[in-house]
Amino acid sequence: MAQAKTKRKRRKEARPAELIEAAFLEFAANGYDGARLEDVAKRAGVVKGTIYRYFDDKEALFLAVVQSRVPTILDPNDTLISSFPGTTRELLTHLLHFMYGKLVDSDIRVLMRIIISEGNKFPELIELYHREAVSKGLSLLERVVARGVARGEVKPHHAPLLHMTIIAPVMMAAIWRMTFDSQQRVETEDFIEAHLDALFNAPFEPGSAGS
Amino acid sequence: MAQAKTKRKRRKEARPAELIEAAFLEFAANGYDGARLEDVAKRAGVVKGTIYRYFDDKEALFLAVVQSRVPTILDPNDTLISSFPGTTRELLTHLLHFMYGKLVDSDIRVLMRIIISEGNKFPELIELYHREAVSKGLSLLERVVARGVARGEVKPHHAPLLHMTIIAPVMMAAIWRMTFDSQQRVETEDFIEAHLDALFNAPFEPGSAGS
DNA sequence: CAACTTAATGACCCACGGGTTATTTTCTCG
DNA sequence: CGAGAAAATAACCCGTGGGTCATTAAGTTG
Repeated sequence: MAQAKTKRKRRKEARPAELIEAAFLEFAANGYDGARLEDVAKRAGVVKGTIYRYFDDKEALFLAVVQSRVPTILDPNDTLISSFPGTTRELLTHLLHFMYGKLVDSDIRVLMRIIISEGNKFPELIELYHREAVSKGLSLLERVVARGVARGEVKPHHAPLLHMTIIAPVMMAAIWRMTFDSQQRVETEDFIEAHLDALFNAPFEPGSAGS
Repeated sequence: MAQAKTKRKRRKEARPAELIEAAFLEFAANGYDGARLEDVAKRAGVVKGTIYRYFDDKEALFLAVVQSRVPTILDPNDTLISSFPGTTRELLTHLLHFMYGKLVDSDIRVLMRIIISEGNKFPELIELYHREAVSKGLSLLERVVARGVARGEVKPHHAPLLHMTIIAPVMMAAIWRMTFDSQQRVETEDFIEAHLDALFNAPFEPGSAGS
């Protein structure tokens, strides 16, 4: 606390990224309305007014934050899948481990919370996230399923939305981690185990009646 | 628009419920921070100050709202399950249809959004919702699974969290409806179809490698 | 090194909404 | 039916935080 005030520095290049990083942490912790620009500035070692040199307003900063985080989610897998040698089970095990890591155990999961919380207010946010992340992720899973069918490892007459039921437990785990984990701790490993078990070990016998 | 101002009325009994209903709609539409007490009051045909005769502050009103909506989710099923005559497949089909109706197609789903959005700020909210809804729902599903094992319709060596993977697609459908449905419409019937298909038709062949 | 550009600052403005309070109006009950 | 209670109102207070702007100082350039 001895250091009274540091010299001001001009850093035109570095500021935006630093502000986005600081804003991400504030938005993640407090939501859109709850986040104060003054706190964002303080965290970035800067003063509130400086933000407005780089971003039009709070909303612009917010969108920049979301935009900056989206790509890391999917890109690494895109190359993997096209050349994967193993079975569908091996491929999905691989993919799911990666997705749990990204969406449940990293701070990317708060992006999901932000989209759910603030999507109402920012349609462009929904559009962006759907276009850049969701649709890509879904089509990736569709390719995995189609590949499985081709290899004779997935039944050809599955429901059209099968791929959606595949990621559902990942979403659930991410949301659980952000909500009820304090009441009832669930390890990611246990989520994954149950998930793979449900997919590949067919715990439910077909039974007699139709759907 | 001709009616200038209606007579004021004293309705000690009816007010709280009316305020809670109005507040639910405002919170659902705008989130906790976004909801204005003046709008809540207007919707309830009353003035802002009146709210404070019945609730200590905004937070108290908010908690009352959540509390009022929780019970309707599960109670109807509790009796059903203990005396259900059919197969596990029939029972789950029944239950899932009910849950999709409640959590996806009714306005109860916004409760989920509220918990996800505001849970950070209100730990008591998390505690309440977990105690009254989540833990009950999960144990209900656990009973269904145990019943299935007893009847020889569910494998006895399933993963401990199997019941969580069962509701995951319901959650996903609810969240989808509130977010990306505008970009990519998905009918509830299609969600249900895929869900039951994944559960009972074992679309993924066991394959060779372990998890 | 002096003139100039502009990043950065800090003090300021003000709309907004949660909460309060004095006053009015409705109801109740002796 | 009239006096006391309490429900409802309207006007007000004020902290908060997004956004602005004149001023300062760090770079830059000739």
